Amino acid sequence: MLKEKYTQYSFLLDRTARRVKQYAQAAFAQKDFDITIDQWAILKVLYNDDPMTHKDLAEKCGKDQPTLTRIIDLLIKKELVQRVEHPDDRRCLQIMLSGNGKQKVEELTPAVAEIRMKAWSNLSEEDFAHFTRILNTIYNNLNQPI
Amino acid sequence: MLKEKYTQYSFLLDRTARRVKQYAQAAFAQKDFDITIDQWAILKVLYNDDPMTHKDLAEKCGKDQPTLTRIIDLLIKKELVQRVEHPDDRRCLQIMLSGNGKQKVEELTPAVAEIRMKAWSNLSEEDFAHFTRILNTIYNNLNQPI
DNA sequence: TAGCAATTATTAGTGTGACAACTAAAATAG
DNA sequence: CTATTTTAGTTGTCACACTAATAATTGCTA
Repeated sequence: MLKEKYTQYSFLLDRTARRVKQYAQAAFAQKDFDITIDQWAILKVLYNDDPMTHKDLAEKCGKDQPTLTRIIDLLIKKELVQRVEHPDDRRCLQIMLSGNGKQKVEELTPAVAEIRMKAWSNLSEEDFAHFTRILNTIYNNLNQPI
Repeated sequence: MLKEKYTQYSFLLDRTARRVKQYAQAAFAQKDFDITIDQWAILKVLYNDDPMTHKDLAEKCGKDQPTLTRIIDLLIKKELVQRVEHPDDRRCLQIMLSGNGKQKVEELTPAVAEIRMKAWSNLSEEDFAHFTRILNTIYNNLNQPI
């Protein structure tokens, strides 16, 4: 491979990831969802698998633990989730959706899907398959110590 | 297209972009480059096209202006770039590399290329072409007001 | 030419990301 | 059963992203 050519991907990747996030965030703001993209991602995971410990939730969401702690703090302020003690291990805290939280996920899910789909105009099923495969390969290539 | 399936890409995209950045940052730290990935990106652009105004530099780097202002502040502290006044427009400030900055770019370029290549193990030239095309398509799809 | 609009850069505020250091509790070794 | 190590979570610090608001300057227009 010619090196120079291949060092540009990181710019495109970063730029596109930010654009996707920013587009969705702007749509959330316009529709008064009163929640950020990252907060949404966490609610969505909890909706499917609830309760979960901080550690498991962080792993599932692909965030580190300090970041997760802070996002959960914000979600608690908004009364969308609760922290409850783990029955067997007093180090652990489990997170679960509140009634409000469940309702929020159910209300917003269709609109979020609509927003997310916008990215895939002019692209095919095959493109989607390529894209996810390549992203996962890159992730795994770098998912080791230097 | 089936919507549910296609709403997952944003998670993978975000996760991979963060991993790429974090991998490169860890490599920078290990080699004592004393600079962040985003700071590097700006130095690299300036090396090819120097001087540039804040506005043009922000656009070229895909960053917004407040972010750029702060990164430039940090680069000035490290004495890698300088701000100079625009000859014709006193609103504008132009940024140019210092001697140190130029030297830094020349020293680090090969090592950075090496680090960036790691992501492409197990992938082909064709994958690269797909990947950049799809990223650009997504970017353009979302590069309009909601 | 005086007044208003557009442009360039900065500052403030909030949210997120990475890393290091810390506390508390549990697991394990001796 | 005590002492050490490991694990779960939090806090602190710095860097970056996005929005809104602001200051300074320029350009336009009446």
